[in-house]
Amino acid sequence: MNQRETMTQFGKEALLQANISELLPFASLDEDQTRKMIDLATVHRVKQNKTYFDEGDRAENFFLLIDGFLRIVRTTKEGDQVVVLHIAPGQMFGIAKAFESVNYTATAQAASEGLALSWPSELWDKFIQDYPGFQKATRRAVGTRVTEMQDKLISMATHQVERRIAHAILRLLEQAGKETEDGVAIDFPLTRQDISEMTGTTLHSVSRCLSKWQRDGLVRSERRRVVVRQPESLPV
Amino acid sequence: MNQRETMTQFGKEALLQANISELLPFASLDEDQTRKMIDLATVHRVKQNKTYFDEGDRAENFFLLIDGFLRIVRTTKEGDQVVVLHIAPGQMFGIAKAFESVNYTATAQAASEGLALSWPSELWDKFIQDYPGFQKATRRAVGTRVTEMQDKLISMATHQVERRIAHAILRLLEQAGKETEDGVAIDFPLTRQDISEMTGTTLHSVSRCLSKWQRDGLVRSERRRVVVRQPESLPV
DNA sequence: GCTCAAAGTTGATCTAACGCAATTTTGCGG
DNA sequence: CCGCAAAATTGCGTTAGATCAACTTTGAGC
Repeated sequence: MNQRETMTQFGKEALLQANISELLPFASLDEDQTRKMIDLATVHRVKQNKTYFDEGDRAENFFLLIDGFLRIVRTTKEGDQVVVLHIAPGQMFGIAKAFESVNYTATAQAASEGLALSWPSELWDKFIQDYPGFQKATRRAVGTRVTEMQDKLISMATHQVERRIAHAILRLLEQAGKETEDGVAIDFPLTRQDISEMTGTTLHSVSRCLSKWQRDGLVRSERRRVVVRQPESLPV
Repeated sequence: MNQRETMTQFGKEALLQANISELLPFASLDEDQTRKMIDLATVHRVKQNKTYFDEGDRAENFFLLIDGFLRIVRTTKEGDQVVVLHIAPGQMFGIAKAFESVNYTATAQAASEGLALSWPSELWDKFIQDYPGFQKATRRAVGTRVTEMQDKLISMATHQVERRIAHAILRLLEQAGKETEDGVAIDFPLTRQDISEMTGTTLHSVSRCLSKWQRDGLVRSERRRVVVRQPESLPV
């Protein structure tokens, strides 16, 4: 199901050269410590729409996303998918250990082809002890996510579809915005269906909404791609 | 705004006698340790609809609810209230420290008159070091809440009003269900408005829904009170 | 026991957005 | 380069549920 690869010497070097330490969620490690961490890691390359792990899987590892974007998804018995949140490079995910949970409670699905490091869950507590800042970083990550989920909840409870879509897109811009000559683009493939699963609506409503915004010159939307020209003008 | 009282000797004794250690979210403390913890605590008695703390307040303390129920509420600029979750006796709340957060991100409002202990946030890390199980307990608490919020999110995204209300009520039954000769009652005052704020709907819809269920004999609902006779028959 | 505000009910519109359907566009794989 | 499935658009009828409004019930406080 996952395309896991044991790390090669080549991979290690490449990662080190790519200044991976800047991506580590806890700064101030010397070169030795960084190397030690990476030695313990496994590399995962995951193609678009494939998963890093699935809801219910035994939580054997925790992850750090290096490149690409992913969505954390939960599926109902009825088969409806709901995108709970998105993860950007530099963020940890699959941190079931932070919740004393034995299994993953959601699926991590690649929004775009991606690269992640993982470590065995057994190392979690060791990392907290050995690396100053790791604890703080994970706490902050959890906090951010809780807030994010609360915001989403509030948005769903009080706003109507258009504003919910606007909110979702603005959040994606923050996490994955990339300047282009045309405006700020969301830096991974994103379908109308994806957006509908983030906002609890239908792809039809999303399509209508984007069409309208395009008519008004607020966005430029193509197949699997959204570029925002006037973020300020989106309905709050 | 809050009715804080410095702990009196009487209060301490009363709490100890009330087997408070069973309520502490981390078991296996001997009597000495328990006493030491309680010595450091402040008691808060809060009347119905008053708050333990407000969104945005500096997070100076973390809390343990001893008695009563409370709701964690967030308010939008427009003034809409959304109930994010409910807290039952024995649960901690205001645990901003677990999120490396300086301020509380939501308001803790007493659903029924209640009693809580609090400790200065500075003690958080000390507790984690000194009391085995505290760390685990907080992690589990955070995990439970994240799951709970996800469930709510999914419910809001995919179900329609009737099922959302049913879900909300079933969750309250788990947390605050009390057997009566009439069925299982929710053990604190709960208005139609409260339920609508939990489910992102209007008090009118909630009223209509409860009326219907009452006609069908599923519930018994009075002013500020809901008793469920056939939990299994509520729409999933 | 009376008053009044808070809580709840219930009917009558009205509308946002869903569901359905038909059609077009896009770009990957052969 | 073609064929085809995935993605997107758009119109139309329907409806869940919000909104508006009138009214009733409840119980706490004077």
